[in-house]
Formats: sequence, C-alpha cells, structure tokens
Amino acid sequence: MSENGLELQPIEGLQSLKARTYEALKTAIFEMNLYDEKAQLKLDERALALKFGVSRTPLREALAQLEQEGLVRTAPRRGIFIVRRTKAEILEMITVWAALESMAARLATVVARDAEIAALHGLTDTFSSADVDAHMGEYSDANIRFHAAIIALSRCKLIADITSGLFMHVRAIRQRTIVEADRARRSIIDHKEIVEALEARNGERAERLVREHTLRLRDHVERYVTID
Amino acid sequence: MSENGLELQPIEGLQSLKARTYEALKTAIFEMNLYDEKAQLKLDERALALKFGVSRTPLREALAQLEQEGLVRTAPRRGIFIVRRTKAEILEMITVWAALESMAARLATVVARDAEIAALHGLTDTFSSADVDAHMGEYSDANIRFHAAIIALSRCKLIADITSGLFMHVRAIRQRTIVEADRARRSIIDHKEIVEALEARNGERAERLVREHTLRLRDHVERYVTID
DNA sequence: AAATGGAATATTGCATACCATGACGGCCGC
DNA sequence: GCGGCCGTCATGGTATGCAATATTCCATTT
Repeated sequence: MSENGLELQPIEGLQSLKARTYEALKTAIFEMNLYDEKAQLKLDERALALKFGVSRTPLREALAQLEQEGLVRTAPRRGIFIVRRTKAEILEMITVWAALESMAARLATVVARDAEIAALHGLTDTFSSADVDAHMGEYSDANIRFHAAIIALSRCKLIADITSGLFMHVRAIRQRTIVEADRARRSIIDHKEIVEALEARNGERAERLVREHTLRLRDHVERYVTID
Repeated sequence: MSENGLELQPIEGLQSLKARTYEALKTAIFEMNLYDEKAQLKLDERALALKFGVSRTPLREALAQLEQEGLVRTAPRRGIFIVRRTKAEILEMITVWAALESMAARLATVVARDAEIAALHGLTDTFSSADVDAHMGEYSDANIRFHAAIIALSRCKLIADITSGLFMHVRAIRQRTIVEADRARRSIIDHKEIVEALEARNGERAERLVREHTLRLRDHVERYVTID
C-alpha cells in the first residue's frame, strides 16, 4: 500500500477522547447488559474516568450523548443508571422494525437493480429446510444479514440508521431467544417468498410479506420470551 | 390536595443548566433555520456561552446531545455548524413517517377504544370541502393534530417518539409548503376515509390509506417543493 | 428503644484555566 | 510578482477545582 512499507491506514486511530469514550462506554454497557444480568446498574463518573484514563469532562460529554440515545439515565447526586429495556419496549422496537423493513421492501421493488435482488439468493438458498437444525448459528447470522440486505436495497439511509439503532437494543434479546427449528423452517420459507415478491417487483406483496414475517417474530417474543 | 391546604407543586421550575441550554439551543437552531435561510451556519462556543449566560461546560454537553441528534456537527478548530437537511433527507423522513404512521393506524384498529376513534371526527368534520380555502391556517393545524392523534391511538410510545423527532426537522419545510386548496380537499377526503377504516376496525385498509396519504405528500414535496 | 434532626461525606454540576492544533496572514526567497 | 513557509492567533478539547446537594449514619431526645 504505502511506498515505504509502513502500514499507515488513514490514521483514524486518533479521534477525540469524547468519541472514543463514547464508543467504549457503548460497548461496555452492552457487555454489562449481556452478562451481568442483574448486576450493578449504577455507574460512577470518577471511577469510569479513571478506568478509561480520561478526565471527567469528555466522559460526561459522552454520557450526555448516550443519555440522548436513551441508553443511560442520569439522576443528579444519585448516579448514572443503565436503562434496562422492558419487554413492552422491546416489542415496540420490533413493531417499528416491521414497519420500516416492510417499507424498505416496498422501496426496494422500485429502486433496486435486478442483480442486487438476485444476490439475496446467496443468503437464502444455502439453507434447505433440512439442515437448518444442524447449522442454527450460521442460519441466525444469515438471517440477520438477509434483513439488513433488504434495508440496504431500499437506498433509504434513514431507515438503515433507525433500524441499526434498534438492532443494538434488540440483539441482546435476540441472542437470548431460543430459535426453535420449526420457526427457522418457517422463516426460510418466508424469506424465499419475499425474494420472489421482490423479483416480481410486487411492492404490495413484498411489503406485506416482510411485515407479517416480522410481526410473527414479535408475537413469538411476546408469547415465549421472558425478560427480567 | 394537601392536608394543610398549601398548593405546593414539586417546584419543577429549576432544571439543570445543561437541560435548559439544550432546549434553548434547539429552539434557537430552529429559528435560525426558519428565518436566516442562508445565514450563518457557524456557531461559536464562547459566544453562545456568553449569550446564554452559562459556562462552556454545560453548553458543550448540550451540544454533544444535539450532535447525537444530528442537528449540529462540530469540526475541530473549524467551528460548530448547523446541519442543513437536504431535500433527499426530507423525503426520506416523510417516507419513514409514512411507514410508522401506517403501522400506527394498524395498531389503532386493535387497541384503540371506540370512543377514542370517534373523537377523531372532531378533527375532520369541522372542515367541509367548501370552507377549506377560507380557513387554511386552522386546517393546517387540525391536519397536524389529526396525524398526531392516530399515532397516539396506537399506544406505541416509540412510534410517537420517532415521529415527533422527525416532525421537528420537517416542520420547517412543512410551514414553507404552500398547501394548495385542491390538495387540502383531497386531504380531507382521505382523512374521512381513514376514520371510517378505523371505525370498521379494518387494519389492512387503515394502514394502506394512511400510507398512501403520506406517500402522496412525499411525492408532492418531491415535485413541487424546492429546498436551498 | 425508636425516631428525628443534624453533620459529615460522597458525588454530581458547573466554571475556569490551560493545551493542542489548524487557519490565516505576513514575510522572505526565488 | 508569485509562491511557499513560518509564526501568531483563534477555537475547540481537556483537566481540575470548587460549589451544591443528596445520602447516610450517629447522636440526642422523648
């Protein structure tokens, strides 16, 4: 790459402390939400500042951003608390997801190129209904990428932004969700029907299929997943 | 209320400077976007701190939140810039709005009570197609409240939050939009059909009507509204 | 012994001072 | 005369210190 052999990737290493602290906190909060379950939801500014090796100022600015994003809630003289999503909130997120992805599918039938839609086959055809049980992990990955692909095909950056923000909150639950085999089989069928609708440029049908598919996920979570 | 007759509401008057600065900046940015058109997009931390009578610290925390929200962008040593939305971004926002409000209408057919749906008549029946021309201002208000009411009926707080965030960005454009009389007449008819679908508890139809209604607005903006 | 009030402590909110860095202008050299 | 380089200045980034307030515990009183 570089003429003198030095691996100098476009710097990128030196952002502001605020930005780096923001990212670090985000992942830290995510980790805590995953593993520590009921553990300490209370954070301490100075302890965090010490832990990250920065002053309280950039840390507080990062916290202000996270508060705006709804990940933490700061109570004066009480501490900073990690906001834990209730099951109702998770369900609302999946509902919004359904609305946005179904709209994305509609848009995709208008703006996506044939080749792009055809590429979706690579995320569905590799899994036959038979061997889903054996490769559940891989399928879960392909599942997520399939939905992300549809959103990308819509060319709507705002939908992509909002859904990625939602995904960040939901993935903790999603990983906890036991995806039974029969749901996966149904999912695969759904996906193939969605691809067919996209290829037929049938916006109404694609939208409806995606919506129903995701709303089924919501109902499943509502019935069988327990949070807290 | 209180046993000794004293009317003591929990003070509530004093928020943190950060919160108040945040609100003040938000409205200030909105005002600038409305009137100053091409005017100064560059802000100065110290000048703003002086203007608001606070130190740079709470001001910067408020700016961090606004940056997270996408209203401003801060460039080191260059200044803080008000982010101006492009027309494409506005169109994306209306598209997302269509997706969310149509989903809200669907949800409303399930969870809303009859009385709540009936209350929508108060926002539509007062305007006959005839006298729309005379009371365009009032109609514009009722129009906005009608859509807000549908979202409220869905009982989905997340949809309400996201759409109110979008509205904040779009209203500057919405106010600039010349709502011609024939669009208003069409709009009234649409609204009445939507109320009918809600009363009939026809989720599919309510969703479709709301979606098409809002997507028509998008197409109108795309064709006839110029930004910048 | 229990309850209440006060004091001490701990923790956040805010302000100020300093630092690092990029922009801009002047000066020097070609 | 023009262009490049260097120095100064302006501006956002960071650290630290002080003030305000909530919490908690202990002492005193009933």
